[in-house]
Amino acid sequence: MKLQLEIKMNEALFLRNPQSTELGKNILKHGVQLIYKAGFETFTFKKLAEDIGTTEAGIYRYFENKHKLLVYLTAWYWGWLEFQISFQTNNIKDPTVKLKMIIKILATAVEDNEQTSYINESLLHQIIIAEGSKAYLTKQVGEDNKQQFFKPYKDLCALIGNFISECSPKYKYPKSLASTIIEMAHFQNFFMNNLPSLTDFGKTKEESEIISFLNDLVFTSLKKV
Amino acid sequence: MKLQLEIKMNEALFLRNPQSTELGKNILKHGVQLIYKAGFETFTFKKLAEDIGTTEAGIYRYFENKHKLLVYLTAWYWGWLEFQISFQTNNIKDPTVKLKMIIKILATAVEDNEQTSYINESLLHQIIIAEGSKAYLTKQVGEDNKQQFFKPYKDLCALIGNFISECSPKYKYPKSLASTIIEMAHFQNFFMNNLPSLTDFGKTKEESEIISFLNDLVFTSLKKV
DNA sequence: TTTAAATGATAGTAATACTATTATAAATAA
DNA sequence: TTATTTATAATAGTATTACTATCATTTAAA
Repeated sequence: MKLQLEIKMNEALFLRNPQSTELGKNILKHGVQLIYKAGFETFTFKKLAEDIGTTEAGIYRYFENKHKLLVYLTAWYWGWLEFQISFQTNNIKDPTVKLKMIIKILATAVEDNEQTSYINESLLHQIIIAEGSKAYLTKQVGEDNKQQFFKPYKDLCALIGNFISECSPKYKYPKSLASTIIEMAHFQNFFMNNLPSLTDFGKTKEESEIISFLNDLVFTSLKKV
Repeated sequence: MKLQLEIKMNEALFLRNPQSTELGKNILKHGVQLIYKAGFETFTFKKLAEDIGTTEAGIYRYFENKHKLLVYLTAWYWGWLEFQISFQTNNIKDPTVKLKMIIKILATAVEDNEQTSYINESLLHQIIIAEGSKAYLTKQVGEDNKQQFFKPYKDLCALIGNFISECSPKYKYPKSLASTIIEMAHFQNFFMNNLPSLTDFGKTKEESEIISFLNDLVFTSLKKV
């Protein structure tokens, strides 16, 4: 069985639904590849068009500009990740075990799953690490937030916050701790690979160490309450 | 006494030392104001030139491009912050008290100090919160790092990491915890003001709560060891 | 089979991100 | 003091980016 996972996206993120046509899917697919390869700053719709074998104007029919495409991809990623989490932690009852599992999922490079979709989740994961915060670190963050562009991210954060509260009902900062572990799962990874002296994992470059660090951070915070 | 604090900057960050001339100082001063106001993405050297009353070419004599200017400003900020920290924690012996003080300095909006320099530290602090990570979240991070552009950041991180180790010699992740509190001092502030549901401080929007959160995070992590 | 929807091809514009040149003013050294 | 370096101003010009518009053609749905 080949199940095509289609994540329902906020309609204000695109002009024409890229998941509904061939060209649209190509924009997502090659968009991920090119942003990964070139970096978001040097990525342009012109280059993407050349990659796909279409024209610049063709891309503009789907996305207003490259910022919207980035926001789209990040929203897709967080939606996909929440699905992964709910799927993989489905039968786990103990909130502590659940939280540990979530930390592991957050900090682990995903293996791509060619069947699942036209989006290479493994590359997208790398994009989120390196470019993800640029989706909200802008002057338009307020506007974008009003339009609910960051809902998937906020939903995931709320979900994790709830598990934290389940583990430790008296802990005072569940949401901030949730956003901290999400961000740090990515930042520590980026630092480990690019500015290793900012971490304690510079030599081994092992994801498992990031997981240990985050587990320590979270569970000492929760145990003492 | 009006002491002019001149932070020694990495020479590869500029073409001509902006601290050495009037125009240079104006570039820094108005640069901070304009990046703060317009955001880094919409900031251009042309607009900056208009603001100052000089020409675009004039700015290019000092900085190769706007990315270098951003990296310059972030480096300046971290250098300045390390000075602030060493100054303000000078006579404190107890590493726990020292660490608490550092967290407070990291998370507190600075009051501008008109005398100290042509750079408005208060605005710069806001810029670092909203744009700071863009200095290293690029494809050139490896190159830039080789040229030591991030040394002030890494030095500060090492300093804080050392205090962490002093507090708790057996704690396993001093550097990662240091980079975590530095980043979170800023990100939680950004979230609090722009995506409040990602934090527990959305209602009050009080810096003091971020400080409490970070203190809790750090000192529960350290105490149990 | 008609009609609509999606794409391709082409053109064009304003702004961005630079580089180059030449003139002039201000500071400094001989 | 003049000579000379150094900094700045004024102007021009280019390649690329970030779009918008138009019209013909192919593909798919009614």
